[in-house]
Amino acid sequence: MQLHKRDVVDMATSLLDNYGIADLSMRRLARELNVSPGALYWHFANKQQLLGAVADRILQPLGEVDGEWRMRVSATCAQLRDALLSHTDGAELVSASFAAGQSESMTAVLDRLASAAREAGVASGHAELAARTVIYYVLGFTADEQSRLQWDAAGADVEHTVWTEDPSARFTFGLRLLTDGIATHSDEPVTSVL
Amino acid sequence: MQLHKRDVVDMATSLLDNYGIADLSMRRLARELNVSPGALYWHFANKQQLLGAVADRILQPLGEVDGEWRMRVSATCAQLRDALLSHTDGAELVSASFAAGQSESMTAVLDRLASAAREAGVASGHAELAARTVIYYVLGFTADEQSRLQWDAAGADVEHTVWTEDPSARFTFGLRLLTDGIATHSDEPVTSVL
DNA sequence: ACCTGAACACCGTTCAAGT
DNA sequence: ACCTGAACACCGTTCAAGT
Repeated sequence: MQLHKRDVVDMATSLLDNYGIADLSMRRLARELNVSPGALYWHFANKQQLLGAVADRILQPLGEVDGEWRMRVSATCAQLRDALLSHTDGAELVSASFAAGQSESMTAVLDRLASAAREAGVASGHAELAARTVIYYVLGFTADEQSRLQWDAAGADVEHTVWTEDPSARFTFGLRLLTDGIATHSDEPVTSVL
Repeated sequence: MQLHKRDVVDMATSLLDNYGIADLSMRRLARELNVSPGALYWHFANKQQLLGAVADRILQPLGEVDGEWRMRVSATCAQLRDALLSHTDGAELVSASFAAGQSESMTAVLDRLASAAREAGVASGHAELAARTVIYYVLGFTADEQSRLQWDAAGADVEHTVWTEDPSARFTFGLRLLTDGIATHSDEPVTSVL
């Protein structure tokens, strides 16, 4: 039977979940699909592009949200973090794909956050930067959280400092730092910062 | 003559500057030093540790700064960005080493920023998170800036949108978002946000 | 103590040739 | 159109054996 892009991305995601990003190689993937390595290059130009497709698969659960801009930012970021934590090394993989500009879903997230920033009153020339700053935070925080989580699950007795307790609360706190900064930079007079 | 850690890090840095992180391999490094690949493993436990040493070399120009907390934050971040931009793929390499916890210099930067956050009035349980948020921003922004810069230098006519013009001003703007957020989260009453 | 040589177990990518 | 087979040019890491 023919090999379809879908099957490739499915298998890649399953390899990721079961063995992690280090074992997600083109050769291993081909072996698991019972095709030769070269076959993958008929469907994808290179590994980066394939990983971008996996990133978009991981981010499929994300959806539009509405409401006041602060709500939209925190809901979008919570969705993003949840999706990343649902797959082994999810944060690392999506970070790489975002940096390489290979994930359409991340572009969509960027647009949502930028529009929220504009609604908050940030000048449109600066709205994308504000959005990127939020994304850097979510990716950085979650990659960190996930590496500790996975180390822990792997049996290493990682130090349980203030860092490992209630990650969701810490995530929210860090995010508020950013949204408060955005509110302050509004061109409109600040109505209710606290 | 004997191989010293210093020589290895020197050569690794020169390979990085001349050919980029993709060509900085243990084997290539050994070849350039006229030793066998195995020799490197007498001096470094693995590649990650070696890259951590290169990261610390890149960050050597950073120094303590003093003054009001906002000043300390912006000076530290400016130093960091300058150091990263001084080496090919500097931001990518230092990001990876920071994530892997292999750079002592980044730990020092983290401490400096956390102490500034505490001085700003952030509760000490949250100061390190505030500091990490700032670092995620600097690393993310600079990695982005550098990849565009290097693409540009490589001859690709990258679109000159609002993104490529006056990166330093944009960097400062994003950083102010964060410092304003930190100021807002002070336990002390906000005295002068604007 | 420090290093070599050689091996082990892999990589990503290309491309003529097949069906 | 889609895939195989085989090659090209590499990787990181280990470790007995040498000096």
